[in-house]
Amino acid sequence: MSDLPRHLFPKRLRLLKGAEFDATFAAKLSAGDGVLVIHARPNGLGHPRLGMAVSRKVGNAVRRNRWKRTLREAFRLAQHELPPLDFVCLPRLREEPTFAVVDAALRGLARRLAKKQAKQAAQREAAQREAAQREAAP
RNA sequence: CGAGAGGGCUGGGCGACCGCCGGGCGCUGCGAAGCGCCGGGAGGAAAGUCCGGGCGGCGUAGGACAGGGUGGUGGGUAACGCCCACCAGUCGAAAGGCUAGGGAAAGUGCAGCAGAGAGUAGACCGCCUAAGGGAGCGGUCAGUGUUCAGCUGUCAGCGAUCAGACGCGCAAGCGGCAGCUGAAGGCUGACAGCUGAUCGCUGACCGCUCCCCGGCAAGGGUGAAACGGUGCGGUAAGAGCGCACCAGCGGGCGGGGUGACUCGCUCGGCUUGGUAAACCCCACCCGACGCAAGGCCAAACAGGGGGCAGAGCUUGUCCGGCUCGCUACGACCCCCGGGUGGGCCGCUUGAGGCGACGGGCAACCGUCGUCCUAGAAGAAUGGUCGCCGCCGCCGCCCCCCUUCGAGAGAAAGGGGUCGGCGGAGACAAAACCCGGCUUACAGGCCCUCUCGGGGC
RNA sequence: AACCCCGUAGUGUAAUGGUAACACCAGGGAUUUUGAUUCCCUUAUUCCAGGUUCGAGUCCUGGCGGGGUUG
Repeated sequence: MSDLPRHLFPKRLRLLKGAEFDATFAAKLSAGDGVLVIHARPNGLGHPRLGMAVSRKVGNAVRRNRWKRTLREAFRLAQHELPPLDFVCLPRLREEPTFAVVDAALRGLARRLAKKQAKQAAQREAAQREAAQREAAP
């Protein structure tokens, strides 16, 4: 019982600085569906982190807060099943979010991002190996 | 019961588990931090940022101008463009609502179209013809002329009569009128005069019609708006032209009110339009900047170029005041480049909430008691559920009332309890803090008042 | 936080307080054998709600929406 993972959500699971957001966007790793767009970036910390960017186009302050809380709650409960990436989530819908929809979207997109990231890493590794060989050849 | 008016309150509740923010205590740890327990954690508008303040520092905060704001009176307030009471105007049958509600006889400006005329205006239709001028018609009078009639006179002519001369006869008388003369009368004609009529002309007067020049502003018509209303007098027609009353304006006196204002009396010239959310004038108010204010600590870096003896201090201009600098490695300003973009304080006890008593019509104020009630910073209140509450429908049972019935009971309606199903749950979230305003808002509750209908 | 600007036909712009104008586009019609050109016609809740005024796109107040500036 005591070894069951707990679903705490302290500050270290959050993206808090502008630089961290910029880096995530710059990683060019993203996926989206009708609900969310998620940008991601491997962080090497062994756990995922969450960042959010909720535009004023989504709605007024109440609706924007609701989106952020729903996203945080979905992330908190799913944190142990997510790959160790930094996520920046952007809502796409203008309606009030429901937990079930957001939770499904987050998990689905995270799975796709994990695959994509592995592929990207493999390609980069292959390119590096090729370059190393080319350098070693002459 | 229906229709309406004014005002106040509320903005789902309880619980479980998993989380979030910050506070206190405890434990682990060198520390960073972590964990546990306890209690706290969005609004009436937190919103828009439209006003007003507090607070903060400012090389002192002074003046004039500019600029901005406000605008009935009195009060409330830290202050206000807010609130209360009152006044005035206006809308409503009423309860009540609304009003940027100072000044238009300080000046300037504006008013399309229509209309005659749009501001010390104007004359289209219309009314008048008194004064002046002209034309026409009619009447009267005077003068004059034409024509006609009558009368009178003169002249001429005509014929009859008579007489004379003449002839006969003694005479009385007779004859005879061819010619001559005369007479009165007649007729005809001409002329003159008078009278009357007629038709003209001229003049005067009177009346009527028209025109010119004028007079008028009552009526029609235009307009959003046309220089008071009614009546009598007055006049050529009219008109504040005069008078009476009314409305309005201004002055004076008196009563009431702190005052805006109001009531009464009296006098005056008889009337002075609208617009200042047009410029403007008057009165009053405003130092500008804002918690990224402002202060402390820590970390990092790299300077270069230009302007200039001045530069800055409180936006604009001027004066005054102050500070720094004044032959410069230089104050200050501008441009390019570099670094950091961390922490703490400010930061929540306040024009504070609640209750009682007292003052005040009220807004509000005073005294006493009591309470502490969010402080985030990629920015905290969420998630999953359970129960209750709200609304609608259906079912069971019970009660009330009306009708029918002798009664049992039946039918329609209303209410309650229980159960089931379904539905609604708004607007909108602190960012230094208050007082207001404005705007958004599902549902629910309460109080007061007005009008209408019915019953007792 | 402190401010500034804008909102007019589908689009881009005009309009001393007095009939909402111009260009392009679109639609319809005429001309032409057809097409192009040309000509004519049609198209407005002046962002919304109040107010001032005889009269408001214009002036005032309050909202809504969009854009921008400084730190």
